[in-house]
Order: sequence, then C-alpha cells, then structure tokens
Amino acid sequence: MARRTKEDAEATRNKLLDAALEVFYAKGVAGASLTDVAVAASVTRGAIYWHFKDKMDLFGALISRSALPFEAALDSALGEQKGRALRQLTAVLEMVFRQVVRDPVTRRVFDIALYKVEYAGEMQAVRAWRIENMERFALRIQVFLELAAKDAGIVLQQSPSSAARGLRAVFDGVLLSWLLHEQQLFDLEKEGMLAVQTYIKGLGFDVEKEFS
Amino acid sequence: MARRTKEDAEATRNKLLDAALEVFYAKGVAGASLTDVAVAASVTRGAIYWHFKDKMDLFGALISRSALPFEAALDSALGEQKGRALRQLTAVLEMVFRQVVRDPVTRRVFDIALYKVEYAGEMQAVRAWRIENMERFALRIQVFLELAAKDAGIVLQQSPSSAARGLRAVFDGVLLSWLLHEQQLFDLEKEGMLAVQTYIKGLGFDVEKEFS
DNA sequence: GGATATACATACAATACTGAATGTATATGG
DNA sequence: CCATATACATTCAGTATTGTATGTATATCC
Repeated sequence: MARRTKEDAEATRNKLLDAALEVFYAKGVAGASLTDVAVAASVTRGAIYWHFKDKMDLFGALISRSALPFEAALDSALGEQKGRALRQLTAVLEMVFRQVVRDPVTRRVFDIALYKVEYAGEMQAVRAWRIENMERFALRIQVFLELAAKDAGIVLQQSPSSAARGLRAVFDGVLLSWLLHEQQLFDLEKEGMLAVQTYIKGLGFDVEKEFS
Repeated sequence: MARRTKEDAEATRNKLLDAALEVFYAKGVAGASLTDVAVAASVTRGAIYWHFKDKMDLFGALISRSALPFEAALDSALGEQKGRALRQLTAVLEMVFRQVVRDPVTRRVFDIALYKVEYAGEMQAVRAWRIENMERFALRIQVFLELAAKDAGIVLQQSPSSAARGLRAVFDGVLLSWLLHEQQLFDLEKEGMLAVQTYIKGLGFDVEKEFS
C-alpha cells in the first residue's frame, strides 16, 4: 500500500472513527482491541497508530467528533437570549433529546460514553471532562432559571444552584434511562419534556401559562 | 498451604470480594486482572478459581453481596403499607440515599456498577439485570403514586407509568450525579430529597401539607 | 524530475492474562 | 485412624495485545 492523497487520509481517519464507534459499542472500550478496530475499518493497526497515539486518543477523538459540534450548538442556542428564558431553556433540552433520538451516531456515542467505558485508570481524565461538562451545563441552567424566575415574578423556594442541579438530574435521569433500555420503552422527546416540565412546575412556575 | 476450615474458606471468600471491590474500583472490571485481585487479597489465583468460575462470576457475587440485602430491605419497606403512601415512598428513597452516603461499601458497589463496568459482551447480562431492577423499581413507585393520588384526592395530569418513570429518573439522576463528583459537591440526602419533593409537587401533590 | 515526507502495511519482540493441570497439606467423615 | 474431599498454591502452555521498528509506494514540493 502506498501514500494516499490528503483527502484519502482524512477519509481513512473517519473510517477509523466510524469503525471505532461500532467496535466500542459492541465490545466496550476496554474490551476492544486495536486489531478489532482496524479490521472493522478494513485497514491495519499501522493506520491507527499513524492517526492516533493509542486507544485512548482514538476514543477521545471519537467523543470529540460528536461532542464538539453538539456543545457548540448548545452554547450558541443558550447564548441567544432572544425569547423568554424558560422557553429558551426547554427548547435546548428538547433539542438534545431530539438529537439523541434522531441521530444514531450521537445516540451511540452517548451510549458508549455512558455504558461502554470504565472510568478508571487512564480514563479518569474522561470522567473529569464529563464532570466539567455537567458543571457547565448546570451553571447555564441556573442562569436561565434565575432569569425565568425574575420574568415570571416568582421566588424560588430553594437555592438556584440546587434547582439547577435538580433539573439537570431530571434531564440526565430520563436520558440515561431511555438509553439503558435499547428498545424504545417510551418516547424520549415526549416523556422527557414532560418530566422536565413537571419538575419546573414543582419549582413554582406556571407551566400552563409559560407554554401557552 | 493446606486445607482450612469452613469458616476459613468463607473468610477467604469474603477477603476476595473485599479485594475485588477495591481493585475493580481502582482499575475497572475489565482493566483488573485476577492476579490483581488475588494479590490484593493476599492469596493466589488458585483461590479465586476455587470460589468463583471466572471474573464475571466474581463480579456477580460482589454485586449480589451488596444488592441482595439492599433489595430485600427495600422490598420489605415498600411492602409494609402502614402509613400514608407518599410518606412511605419518600422514606424508602431517603433510605437509599442514606445508605449510599453512609455506607462506603454500598457506595463503592454503586460506583462500580455505574462507572467502572462496560455493559458489553459478557456483561450484557448485567445490563439486562439492571434494566429489570429499574423496571421493578418504577412499578413499585407507580403503585405508591396511584395510592397517594387517591389518598390526596387529586388526579394525575399524566399516566401513572410516566409519572413513576419520571420520579425514578429524578432519583437516579441525582444519585448518579452525586456519585460522579467523588468529592461531596452537595448533600445527597438533603438535595436529593429536595429534588424528589419538587418533582412530586410538580405532579400536583401538596408537598407542604403531605409532609407536615 | 529527483528528493523527501507521507500514509500506511508488515514484521517483531515483549508482556500479560487466562484456564487448566497438577501438587499438597489438612479437615472431616466413616 | 484411614481414605477422601477440600481449600487452596504452583506450574504450564497457549493466546492475545501492545508498541515499535522497519518496509514501501506514492504524493508533493522544489
């Protein structure tokens, strides 16, 4: 085999990421060997070691490929601030649900990150990254909740940070639960938003009025 | 080394489980070798293969040792039906929170089952087991919610199964989040129950009156 | 158009882990 | 008290995986 053009190389890299997605999903990250990935991508381990330092680097690249544009979209959506805060917030959450349900790649990446990886040893770094992300997410939610409370003229009965963490817990809990049951036990987009709205109502917001 | 008494053997078995707890926690289940476990328990792999079929069998035993009495306590608590349904339900959830916070073994087992295992390949069976458990849990919650709604004379604005899955999602979400941040970012017993009560309030229950 | 860096494939050595086989000392039952 | 099952320890062969080293054909640059 010989040197390919730059586009070919990029295509090989993507083939490797696609293959890693399937192999990691099927065997777990620790359970998958680089040979497995190479075979699935119809190349040899040489190609992997050319594009990536080792398995963890490959894993990081796989996560990034899905997470980065995802986070960007989420950030920009949260940054707009054009409509009412509560609508903005729920719209973002709904977008995430929709993305997970509709896009199989995103769904598999989530599944891998949640259920097909051991957060131990080398992977502790990934756990730290995940913690950081969740913190940022919760902070975003907190800002929106505070704005929404001011808009609606209500006083939260608990600290904004608690309320935000609680809402994030609802969101995560529904998402994880839905992913755990591979078969579609319930409609994530509908029931997820229902759970979110139920919690928001519990915070004191008039959901019926807010979403009229 | 020679044959020990039956009590010695049982002690060895428990030492192995304790060692597995630490090693799995530190290295992940797939990342840990049976040699690691044997060394941590100050025995050889021979002892492991005597007491357990293989690593997965050891893992199952480890989970069972903590989960079985746990589930039993939970079942009996949910089975009593003596007080008001809502109080009963929240009392059980609170007990789980308390147990996880207070008992380090339980906490580590949860952590392992959630973050230190890959639900792929052989371990798919564990995933199925976990799904089954969550279903049972949700069903229990559903029964209690229906009873509670009748008690309080309110009509749920959503299907009981949806409401129950939502409550379970809140519960799981808070628990997972708390476990993810190893350092105690927040008080699980307090904030967990706060999130649960917020959701219950969102379902239409008068939380202040119910928990007076 | 020749030199060189690129994009892999191939080969190799070293390690690590597993399961089974075997050894063995001692409780324990008869 | 003797035979045997028990509770491990030790040894061994086999396989799988990793990182690296090397080979190589061809884009690409000058």
